[in-house]
Amino acid sequence: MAITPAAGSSRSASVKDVAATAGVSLGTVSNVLNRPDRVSRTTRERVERAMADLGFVRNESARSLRTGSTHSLAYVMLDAGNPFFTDVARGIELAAETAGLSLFLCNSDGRSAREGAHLAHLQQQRVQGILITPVDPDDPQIDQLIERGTPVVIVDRTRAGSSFCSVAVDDVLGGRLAVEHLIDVGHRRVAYVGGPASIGQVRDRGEGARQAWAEAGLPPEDLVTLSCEAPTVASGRAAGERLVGLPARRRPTAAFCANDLIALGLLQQTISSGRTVPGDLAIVGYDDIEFAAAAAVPLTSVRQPRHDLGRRAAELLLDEVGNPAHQHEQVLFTPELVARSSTRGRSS
Amino acid sequence: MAITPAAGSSRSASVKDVAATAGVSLGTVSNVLNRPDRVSRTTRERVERAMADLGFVRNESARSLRTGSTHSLAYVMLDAGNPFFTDVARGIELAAETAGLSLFLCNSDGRSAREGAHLAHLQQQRVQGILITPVDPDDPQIDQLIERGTPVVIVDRTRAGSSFCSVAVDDVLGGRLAVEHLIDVGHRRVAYVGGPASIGQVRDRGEGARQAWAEAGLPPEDLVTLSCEAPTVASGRAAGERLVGLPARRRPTAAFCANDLIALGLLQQTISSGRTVPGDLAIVGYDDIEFAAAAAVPLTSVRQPRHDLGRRAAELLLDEVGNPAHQHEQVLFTPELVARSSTRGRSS
DNA sequence: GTCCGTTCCTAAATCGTTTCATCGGAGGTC
DNA sequence: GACCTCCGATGAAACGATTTAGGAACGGAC
Repeated sequence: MAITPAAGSSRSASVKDVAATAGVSLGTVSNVLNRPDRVSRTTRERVERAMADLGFVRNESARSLRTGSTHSLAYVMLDAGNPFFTDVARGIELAAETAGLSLFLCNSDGRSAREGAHLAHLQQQRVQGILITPVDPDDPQIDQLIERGTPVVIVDRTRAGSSFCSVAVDDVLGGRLAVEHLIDVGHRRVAYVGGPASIGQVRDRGEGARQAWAEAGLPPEDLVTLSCEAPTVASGRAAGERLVGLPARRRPTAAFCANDLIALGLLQQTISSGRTVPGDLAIVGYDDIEFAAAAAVPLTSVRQPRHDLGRRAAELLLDEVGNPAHQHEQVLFTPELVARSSTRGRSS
Repeated sequence: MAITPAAGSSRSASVKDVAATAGVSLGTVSNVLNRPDRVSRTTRERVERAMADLGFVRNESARSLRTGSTHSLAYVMLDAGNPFFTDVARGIELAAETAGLSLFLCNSDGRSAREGAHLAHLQQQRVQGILITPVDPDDPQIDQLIERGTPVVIVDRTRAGSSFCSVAVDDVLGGRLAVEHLIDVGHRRVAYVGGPASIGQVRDRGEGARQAWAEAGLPPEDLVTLSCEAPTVASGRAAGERLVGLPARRRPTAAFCANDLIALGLLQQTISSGRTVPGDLAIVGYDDIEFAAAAAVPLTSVRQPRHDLGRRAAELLLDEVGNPAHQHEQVLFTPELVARSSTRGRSS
């Protein structure tokens, strides 16, 4: 039996300790760990016994220092509080799990500084690759990561230069779908409630909205843009208050929101101030998160294939990590409008 | 200037390369990194210049191998798709950021196997400490972590033995509050819609419900328990269908759901099947996530201080990591009922 | 009895960083 | 001018795993 105490010792057991306990050399222990077929059954069992007795846990730092490769990926999320991104993350997780890598989730919370800190740390950790929904896809730190050898895949954004892969959904088209739908059901004065213009998705969806508006031959001044501080439920409520403040003549009869969180906030404020949806205000959201269908008035929304978005992104990253002949690819998914009561009528 | 190419070289620059480029010794580079005040200004600048030119990135594996300590914590979440846990995570993040540690989020998704894999990997990574909302707090793997020297704090659960810290909310009390409220507003036949009984929170909330019911002197058979496969929106919808299937005489007039996701699903199914809330069915949720207030009918819910829960848990972990005189502590927060339209009447 | 081929194991070098004992030189003191 | 002190910089020795070249033991064939 083992001589060393089984657990609770001040320093955790190393291969050396295991070797000593099992009465074999270091290399043999390593072989048991990495190439068990090269070790005879009796020796292997003796070593495994020693590992169990000592509570041996491989030191990943040493391992990856020597082999030069960690076994992990990371996804830097723009907003972990937004179900859209957790769904994307789930798709990524699935692919990572299948490939036997572990995935670390980091949350930048929309703040460049946090994002930068995460990226720096991940780079120091030498993760195999990074998936990121960036605050700003043009951030030079992203290029720097790639130059220094960490593969990066941009999720839910694209960029002109193609020094990396990206997976996104056509946000301009999504914006068009939303506004075309509102025009279809008869609205002629519409608000686009976006988050801060610093967010690319917000700009693109707004651009799509403008295109649809212009193509319908409607006067530009009747598509008003309200921008929020952040794409959150609270901002949506605040936007609702601003909307009410407008003189009735100029008040929009419908709102297209840059995401479902804003839309839910706007919906909540509208209803609690005694107005009706879609009677007084029709609302279209974006993302079609699970809660959109469960809202006070089920929300019309632009659906993105969020799970596939994540899965595809992870697959591209894994290819880039493992396949020397990897070609960068810019995948663009197509969004889809899901019409519900918030734009259609009273029935759910 | 630097002789070595600035970037894109096959192998990233090490301290040795920096030392050679700057014309100093290894130790000096390390001093610049770790104790800059011990290095003269001119030398320091020369070294910093070399680091910039070479695109030097510290290798965290080597660093933590040598120092024996990483600079990271991890939170293993039960369900990243549930806003309750992402809010808890946000509280943890805040505390970790303040302490200058980085936080890895892992998602067990309610599956023991995934949780185990994450824990094993984190242990190999030698993270400083682990916060976890476990699938099962009695899992021996958790004790094993502690025995082998990784501090663990249990979040949103407690356990009798106190070989670790925990931060939780009094779920039995929460269950009582919910059911007392339903009794108060006149309900005499109530359903408890729980997730799978394997989840401790589900059991405790049910226990509280039973206690309140018994204390009110109501017959036990009028508090029916419906258990779902998983605490999700989809399960809530399914539970709604089962509820409708009951004969009118035995059908509950109110439902207390083990969390808000179930409640939202139930609410959605109830309304879309043409019944009203709270007229045909009053609903109480649990967690008071942001979406509860924005639901079809604003949801009465039992609020947990989720942000504080996370923050406090992280503080306890940080104390355990840094303070040799650390005492394990079992923190219990008190939940609070937030009454809204789903149990009260028509006005919001 | 020698030679050869397996099979199984050993010993030593290595990854990149930190740390610690040491050392050279500049400047001050007697 | 000898001696001491400090400051700043040095170089070797770790940390714990993997890898590779090589060696001992053993059996079988000639």
